[in-house]
Amino acid sequence: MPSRKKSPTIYDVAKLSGVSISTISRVLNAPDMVNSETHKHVMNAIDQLGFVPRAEARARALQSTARIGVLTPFFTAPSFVQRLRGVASTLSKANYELLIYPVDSMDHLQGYISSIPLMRNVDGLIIMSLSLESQDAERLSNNGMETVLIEYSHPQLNSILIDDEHGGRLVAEHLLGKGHKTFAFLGDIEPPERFSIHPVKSRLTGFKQVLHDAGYSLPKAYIRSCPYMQEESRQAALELLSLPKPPTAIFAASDMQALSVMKVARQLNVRIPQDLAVVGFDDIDVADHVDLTTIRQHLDESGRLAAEILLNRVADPSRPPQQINLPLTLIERQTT
Amino acid sequence: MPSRKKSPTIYDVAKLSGVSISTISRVLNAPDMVNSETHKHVMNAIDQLGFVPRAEARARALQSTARIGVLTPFFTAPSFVQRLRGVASTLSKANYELLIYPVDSMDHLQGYISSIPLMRNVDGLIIMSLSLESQDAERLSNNGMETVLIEYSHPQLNSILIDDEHGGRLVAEHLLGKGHKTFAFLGDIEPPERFSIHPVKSRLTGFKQVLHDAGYSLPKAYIRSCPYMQEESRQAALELLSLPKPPTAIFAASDMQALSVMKVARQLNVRIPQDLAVVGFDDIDVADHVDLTTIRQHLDESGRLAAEILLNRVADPSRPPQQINLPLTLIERQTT
DNA sequence: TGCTAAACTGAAAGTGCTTTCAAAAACGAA
DNA sequence: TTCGTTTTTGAAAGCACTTTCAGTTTAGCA
Repeated sequence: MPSRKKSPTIYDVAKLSGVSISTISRVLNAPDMVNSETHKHVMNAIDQLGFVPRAEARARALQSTARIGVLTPFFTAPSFVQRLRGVASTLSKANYELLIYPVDSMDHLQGYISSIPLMRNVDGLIIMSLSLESQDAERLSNNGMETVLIEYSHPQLNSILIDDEHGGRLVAEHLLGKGHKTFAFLGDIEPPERFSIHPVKSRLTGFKQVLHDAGYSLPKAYIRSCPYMQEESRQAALELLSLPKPPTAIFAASDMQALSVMKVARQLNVRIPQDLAVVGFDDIDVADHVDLTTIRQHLDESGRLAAEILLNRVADPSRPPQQINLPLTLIERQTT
Repeated sequence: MPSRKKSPTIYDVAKLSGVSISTISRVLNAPDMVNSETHKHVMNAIDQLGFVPRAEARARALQSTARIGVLTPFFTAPSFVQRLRGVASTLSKANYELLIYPVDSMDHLQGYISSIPLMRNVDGLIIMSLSLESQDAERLSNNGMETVLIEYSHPQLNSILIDDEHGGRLVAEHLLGKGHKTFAFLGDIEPPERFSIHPVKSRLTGFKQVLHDAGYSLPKAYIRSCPYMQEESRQAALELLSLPKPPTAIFAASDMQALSVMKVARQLNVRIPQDLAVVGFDDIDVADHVDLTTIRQHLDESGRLAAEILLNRVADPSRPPQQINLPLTLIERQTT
């Protein structure tokens, strides 16, 4: 029968070992301030009772939680997960806990933003690919909540950015180099871009610009805007490939969407790369598996970096906010 | 200039509104116990100060945290992430926070297991695909820490299982139906299976059994054990396809490994499915994208279910532990 | 042996909230 | 108006730790 006895507190240990609670606390938090005999005694009592300090209580007394929160949209998408992976590894090394706040809607985000900083249930916040109202950003900053933004920036907060336009340019140059003449673009550039910013427009801008400079155009019909979801991406890809004069190269604004393009191509018996070149963006794990040419944005690294910056700031809040720009590289594989 | 003033406490609100802290607390937690005039007053003060109760303090007084922890290995692998997605969606609906504990090693796991239940920093625990020492499981149970195990079971804890042998059988039957005669298996069946259990052996057992019953054998050389990592999987796939008499069908114990097989096949100009059939296991998101035939194990659903069971148990700890078995289905796509 | 400095320990205050208990206020009916 | 209810409210006791401060031991040395 599980003896649902409530777990022992520092008082129980104190009583058992015949010293005061402060000594117990010291044994745990500053072992060299206590006599080694006493130390041994106390440790015995601790072991005997199976005592472990209660986290919430400790956090309250300590005024710190050793916990970092991450706000992320589409907890579902591989690119976010890979970032998260970077964050997780750094945090776990530093013995911080990782709290995930999945954001499904603008309201959701608002709710989190307004309560988290004040609840003080985390020491710092990483906000991934979410656009932030200026006043919210200021609130975070004013409340002294250390924050790192990824793929978005605000003068008062740390941020990690990538040069999406440059990414678009890289793709165009690569495709041009391969001798392509008809291009298409597929990505989520719907006006509001909703709460989640996937800075797709900039990728398109860079792409278009280089194409334009080289004397090629990218007519409206060859730019398909569609949400990230699989269904929509496929539909868009299908329409692109059914054009009277189909493109010979498609730049998809994310690797997952590139996969959708590839799937449709397969169904249509369009050979890749012979009949159609496909380039993605992100370089998620599977990109390598399926030999997709793509723009590498060091997702893991960006997460790691974000966590490191945050931890530094938590340790020393006086540092000025940093704005970091991560380089982008084109990884050529078999789809171009 | 950010006025780094510490955020207001319940005492500040009390002072401003001229009532006692208990009244403030009541306004927040039991509004109908307080006069509507007072209520209005207090709310004004709260708004004016921008007061929000501090989470840790609340948790301490309330003896509950509204927070669920998830222990997961390979935070990296898509299959785990998809489970997590299910967990996250349920939790977020129920207003629970999600704490992730990435497990990289046996020590890591031990550390978590021994401190979490006693720290009481979560109300419940979901343990994914990790093997648990019997004494640890009992400790969790004895300490009254509500726990749901996924892909592992213990009589005193809730668990969600899948019938891996059956999955293996499904694959064999499917392949047999397609007329294949030479089979191979690729998966991580190294003896200790390390701390993370990916119950690959059972999949192999079921697979072998059906093959055997049908009069086919699966010689040692056609069973390649390799860790989950991409490099190793590719190497193994390469060796399999370089056998004097290469298999015409490969069953990979996970979708990601199946992708590795497909990649190698591509490099070797082995056509899929004409020259080689590939079947995976998991049905992760990308499986659909790359048209991989695989065994669907409802990853999202398993996560959702785990979270639901956990929440129920947290609400009513007297319920007996549940053991749930999730069905498996073969999803036929283009690789067979 | 006596003195001082160093090492150790305990009492108590602080952390920010919930909740119980009892007192005060308000209300109604007689 | 007065007494008995019912509704509101405040004081204070948790909750389980950390940490400061002051007091007590101990050790070292003359």
